[in-house]
Amino acid sequence: MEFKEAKNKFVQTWGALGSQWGINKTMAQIHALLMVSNEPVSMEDIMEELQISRGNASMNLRALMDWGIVYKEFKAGERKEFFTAEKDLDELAVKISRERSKREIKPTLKILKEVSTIEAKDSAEEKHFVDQTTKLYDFVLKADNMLDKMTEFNENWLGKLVIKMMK
Amino acid sequence: MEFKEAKNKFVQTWGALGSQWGINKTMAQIHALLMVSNEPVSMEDIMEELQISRGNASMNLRALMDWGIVYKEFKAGERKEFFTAEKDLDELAVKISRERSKREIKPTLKILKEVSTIEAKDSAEEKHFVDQTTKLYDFVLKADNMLDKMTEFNENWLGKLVIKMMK
DNA sequence: AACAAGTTTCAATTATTTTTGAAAGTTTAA
DNA sequence: TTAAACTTTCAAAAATAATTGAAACTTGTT
Repeated sequence: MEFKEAKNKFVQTWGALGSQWGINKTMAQIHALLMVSNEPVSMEDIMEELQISRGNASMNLRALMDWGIVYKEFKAGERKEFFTAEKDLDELAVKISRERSKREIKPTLKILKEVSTIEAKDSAEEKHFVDQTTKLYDFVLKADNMLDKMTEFNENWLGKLVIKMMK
Repeated sequence: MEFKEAKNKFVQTWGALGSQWGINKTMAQIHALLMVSNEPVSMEDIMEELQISRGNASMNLRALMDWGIVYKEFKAGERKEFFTAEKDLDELAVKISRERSKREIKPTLKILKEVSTIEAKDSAEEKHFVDQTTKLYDFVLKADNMLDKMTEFNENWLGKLVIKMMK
């Protein structure tokens, strides 16, 4: 397999994976492209490589920057904007976790707390509901805290974690 | 908030969360409904509660069973089929992890291996590509193995993990 | 074997999400 | 201040995904 083919395959695969995780295909593809580029890439180049419109490129780059995993760069003497991706994978994972926690887990916890604290009458049905949602609240809270802990490990948290787990 | 309202809120929230994770809304809602039901639920009841068609209910129940997180039950004397969800959350998390690993991570690893082992010529561009995809391969492999480890902890792995991480 | 009770399948429809492209907006430089 | 170079926005169009519903299928009963 030659370079161009490999690069394309990688971008496609990463894009497909994105869709399965609620991230749109183009956004994931742009990210993939930037991750494997050794130098900043312009919007023109992204449009060209992925065959997408200017509007599409612009919106998805914005989204990636909102997630904090893609940065704008300015090159001396150039008017154009260039983009680079966060390439450190520990850092990338931490940022993605933080963002998903904020956007999805925290709001869910709020609802879980609400629904798990209703006044359960004495029907078995209501008791089971309160019991199950309470357990779910505890579980999700614990999982979320664990993600937070990752940040504290800073460098190479995944490696350290694997070692701890094996002990 | 009264029971019916709380239940509905929970089902809606869980459904919305599902969409963000590449699971379709109805599938997540059915799962939510079954999780908080203290006894097996028939297809009729699911259709009624979620206001969905028979075909939709049937297909999504099938998908949930393929994931191994919903079971068919038979009640003595009844011709109809009933359904229950896996209610143990540790078990649920393990099953979901296993399934996603099989469906998404393993195929991705295969591609990453392929593209990261191309013959990199001496251009900085190609070298960076090989370097980055190799790191990605290692990272994803490590993360996947970690998920596997969860199973070994069996009971209450999340709790044990949190304790280990705090040490 | 014919029927009844229930379930599955899938082509057509409907709903949702993504993409486009052109107009409006910004920024820099002369 | 004007113009050129570039970016953003957003309504409309296109693409994708989910849902319906009725026919086909299964299974148990008489």
